[in-house]
Amino acid sequence: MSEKKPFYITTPIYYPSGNPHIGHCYTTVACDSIARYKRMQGYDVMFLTGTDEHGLKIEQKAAEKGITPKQYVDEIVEIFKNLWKTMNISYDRYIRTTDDYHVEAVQKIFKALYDKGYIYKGEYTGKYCTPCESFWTESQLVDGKCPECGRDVVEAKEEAYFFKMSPFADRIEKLLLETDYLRPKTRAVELVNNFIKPGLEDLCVSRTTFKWGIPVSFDDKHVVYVWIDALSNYITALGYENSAYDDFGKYWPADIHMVAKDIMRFHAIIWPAMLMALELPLPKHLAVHGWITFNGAKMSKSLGNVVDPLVLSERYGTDAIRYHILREMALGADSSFSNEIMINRINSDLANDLGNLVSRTVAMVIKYFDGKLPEDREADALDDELISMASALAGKVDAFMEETQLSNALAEIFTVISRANKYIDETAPWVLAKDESKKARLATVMYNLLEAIRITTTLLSCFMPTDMPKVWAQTGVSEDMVTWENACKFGVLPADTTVTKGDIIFPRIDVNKEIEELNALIKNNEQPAPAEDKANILPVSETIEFDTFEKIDLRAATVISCEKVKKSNKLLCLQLDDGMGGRQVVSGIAKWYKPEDLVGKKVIIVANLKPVKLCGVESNGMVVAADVGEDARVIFLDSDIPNGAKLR
RNA sequence: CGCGGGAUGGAGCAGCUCGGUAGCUCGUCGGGCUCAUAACCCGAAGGUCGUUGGUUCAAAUCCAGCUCCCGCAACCA
Repeated sequence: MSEKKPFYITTPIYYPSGNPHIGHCYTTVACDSIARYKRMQGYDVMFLTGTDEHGLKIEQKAAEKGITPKQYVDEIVEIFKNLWKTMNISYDRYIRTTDDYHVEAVQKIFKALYDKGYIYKGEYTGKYCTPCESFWTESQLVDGKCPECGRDVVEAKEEAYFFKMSPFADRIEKLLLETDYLRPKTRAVELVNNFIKPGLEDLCVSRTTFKWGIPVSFDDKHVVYVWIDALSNYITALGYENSAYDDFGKYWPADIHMVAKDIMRFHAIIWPAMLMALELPLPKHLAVHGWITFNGAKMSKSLGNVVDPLVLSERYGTDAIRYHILREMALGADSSFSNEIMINRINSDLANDLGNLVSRTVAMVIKYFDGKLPEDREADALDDELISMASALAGKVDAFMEETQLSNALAEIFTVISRANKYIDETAPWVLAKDESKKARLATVMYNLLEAIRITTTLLSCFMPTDMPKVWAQTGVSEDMVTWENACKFGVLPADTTVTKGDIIFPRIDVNKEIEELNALIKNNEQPAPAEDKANILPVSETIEFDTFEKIDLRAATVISCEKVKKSNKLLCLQLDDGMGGRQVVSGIAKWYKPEDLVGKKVIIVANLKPVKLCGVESNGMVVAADVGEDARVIFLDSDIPNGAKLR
């Protein structure tokens, strides 16, 4: 039995700078379903998930709360693990990048790459803000100054380690364009055009500007930066370069890395490059899925539309949520989440079709046969289609699962469930029941229904592991019947099988009532937001002399006209009457303001800023705005202030 | 002219590779059934398949231009 074929699937390791949301939930549930499916097929599955716990952001978040980074991540990791427990996630291993064995292995990997000559010590040149101890690229600077604190930056060189990517460019291009590594493949061209064709730049893989990370073993000024630390989790968790586990030979290369599209690039380019440098086999597939959007908009805390999977699961049941997100999200595409879509989906598929099918079948077996089928049978041509569809189902599902198309696999299963409901209508058991001589025929119909339910729920149990056993308890399916082999064939239940009345498995949801309640919940969630902002108020910058302030020339100006800067989705180009002949200013506020919102308004401008070109458009000064969380709000002046008036 | 994807009945999608009665889910309307969770089954309405032109006996499908969306890259002075 030790001949079982290995199957290795991973989620990304999540960054615990905040609580998990439904996006994390989707990736993990999708991997869990595949893992369960492969286990059912007899594979020896390793399903890995975890958390990526280092980095500046964690260090800062912890400092804000006045605790150590480790304490901070410990808390959030508990929340992640709790969610996975609620969602019934069957991960085999959970890696934390703060685990000793991972730290040790990353140091060895870094050293190995260094020894091979793929990592070299170089200089990172950029603008440096001394008080913030941060490097910024030219483009990150605001007004030529530090974007964090607004103070002057200096041209600085910082020693750093770099990873040579260019030797692998050709092989990566081939991997993306000529193999089925990337799923869906539609994004391959985009990656190649944007990153490989312009020339792969060497990657900065160490930092000296923060401490919360894995020290470079041979140069302890440096901390390993995210790439090597995080990506290598997929191999260190198997025991690569460490003694905590001994599974590398067995499970590597991975069968599937599943990621959301925002981190596709790292897994499509950097990770293969690292593996090539280490001379390790490449993973077989990178499955990229889209984002779950809320009523069409990207989820964000500031929009107050973050959907808490725990709340949903509590209200509707873990499996209903799992089903909804898996069914709704097609590989690669974004999927729009709304309470209404979710509730309708649950009602129509789970309550009306599946739940009701189980319920009516069980009720009839009890009503007509006291719960136990007699063994006599009488087949009819009416049975053929249902039986052939149910028998062929596993094969069809398998084809989709092989392509990581979970939503199609689910759709396929539900065509059989739907066919079974139709079968009841065609055979009209309630008519058969009135005729004593039709008992054998009636028993056959019931048996066929129970078999169709057994096959569909066996396959569904990979996606809905919590509720399917409840169906089996009612329909006389014992746990040992729930195997892949049995899912492939019709006629597994004993002829005299017994059913048991049970609770309704997927109750119908009252759409209007629930939507009202959910909307109320979301409103409540918006309340704490301002309080949170208070905690995020930036510290007051360094004290300056009055004459330093005097150097900043603030003026009032009226917006004459305004248009979007072409080829940019963040920039607006404003024509201003500044009382001095007018000027053009470009401002990065297109996300929050439409051009027509601004025309005629009086704003504050920084009048003596050095002109620059943004996206090829000249900007003479800047519009003063306030940061509100992630958003920006322009400061408007009363209209009686003349244009050109100097402010102080 | 940075790169890529898309536009199909009220909504969300499939079909396009290899041209030939436009299909699915939800919703709406009508009917049927009564075993069941106001559920299930059948039927109907509703689309000149973004726009213009081309190739063809024939175009949602192939080609070109245009418009609008979305993503990636760039961009928040």
